[in-house]
Amino acid sequence: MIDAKIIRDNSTDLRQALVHRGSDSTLLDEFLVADKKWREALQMIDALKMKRNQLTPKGKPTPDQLLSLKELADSIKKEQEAVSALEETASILARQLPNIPLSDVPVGSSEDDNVVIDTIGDVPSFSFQTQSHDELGISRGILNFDQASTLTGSRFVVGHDKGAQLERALINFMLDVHTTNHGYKEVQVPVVVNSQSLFGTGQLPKFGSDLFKLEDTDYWLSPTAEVQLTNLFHDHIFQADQLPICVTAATACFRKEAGSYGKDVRGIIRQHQFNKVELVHIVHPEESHQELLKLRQHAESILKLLKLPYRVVELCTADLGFSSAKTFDLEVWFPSQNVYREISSCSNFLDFQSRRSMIRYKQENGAKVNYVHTLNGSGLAVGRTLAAILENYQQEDGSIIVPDVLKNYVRFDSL
RNA sequence: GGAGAGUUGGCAGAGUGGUCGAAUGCGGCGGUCUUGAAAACCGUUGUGGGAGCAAUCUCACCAGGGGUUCGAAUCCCUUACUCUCCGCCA
Repeated sequence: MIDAKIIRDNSTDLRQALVHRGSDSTLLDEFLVADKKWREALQMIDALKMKRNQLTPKGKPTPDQLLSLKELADSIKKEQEAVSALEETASILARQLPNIPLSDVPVGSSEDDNVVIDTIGDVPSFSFQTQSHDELGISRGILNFDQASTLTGSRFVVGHDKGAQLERALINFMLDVHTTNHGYKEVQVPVVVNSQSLFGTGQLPKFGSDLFKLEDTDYWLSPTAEVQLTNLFHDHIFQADQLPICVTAATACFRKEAGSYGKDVRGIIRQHQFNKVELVHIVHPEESHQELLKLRQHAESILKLLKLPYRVVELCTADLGFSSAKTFDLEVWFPSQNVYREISSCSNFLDFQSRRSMIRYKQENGAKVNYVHTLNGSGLAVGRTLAAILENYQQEDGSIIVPDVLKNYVRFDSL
């Protein structure tokens, strides 16, 4: 959520930002009108309330006073309805405005305008015909899509034997690296969250159709632990010296993937349920630019340790997520498709989420309270990591070598 | 699932429908004292919205939402959460 004052004072810049994002700027214009009306009505009703407060006696009012107070109460009641309606209108509009991209974010009109920042690791060359991860997974007996579709439906998978163990090993490995090398605090969180939490990180109100909702409740299956880890601090005021906070969690994530029919139907790249290790930073506003680079390095280190070739892409304005002001995607190499595919997304949200979720800090000297900045990134998407390992470490005989760093975690060298 | 009790500021904890944004304690901040610190003492200390260049003025907020009333932290309804007892259960 953008501060209403900032919207009012910087409407020109904002309109430009919306254009760069490819979003509709009529939303902004509607907000400005509604906001103006609301403030005018607010001043009127505040004056009425002041009058009432002044007229209200300390004890029992006289019949005369009672009469004028009753009149006043009537007009306040009537006016209040109008004010509340206007406020609601303005705030519905404000909540739908996306974050403003930072000024150094490349301007673009589609994902084709994203900028490759860095390419790391050598793409493996194979002397044989490579298989896709799902072909490998099925032939090795470690991925079973038929069972999953019987159990549940499409876009689910059952992992078996060494595949299941490797997935578990990956989770442990990632969490160990982040807690031991990068100083994260590990937390166990529910995968079911309420509407307020989803609003806090920006999934609601606009993107409810991408989420699974539990019937007859206000509960949803969380699409990413970003929601849980950030809203852990909902309505909290930190002391400045408690920042930064770095937390991580491995959770199952759930997404409807509505509108992606026909996309990535094979394999485990796009599932309704997948495991992900998430990283969240809660930081002082002045630190967030630095922190984004740190966060990205933390995510990158997993790919480096696994010796998977990848590249870093900075998203252009058009491809930026709703809540984000700046995002780096990490894309891992998939030999069978001959492309890099997203495996992590690291974003700086500035105070966009902290305003929605009321996460603040108390400044050092003064008693001033201010919004923190929040950042998050995948460190990494576990299913996609498993898929990337299958493809990049495949051998001519269809077996797969276990990456060195995982050998301490599993009791086998190949699968 | 059934019965009951709660939810008040950073925390703990008072609060007969009007003078309550709210006692008191702790914590925080400033000061006195001290070579320095501790202790003691004195003072100060919530958040959000709106108007204004500003000083400042003003409105709202006692879990969320609704209601009664001229007036609600206080009464009523409702939702969420917490606790106790019973039942069930990994």
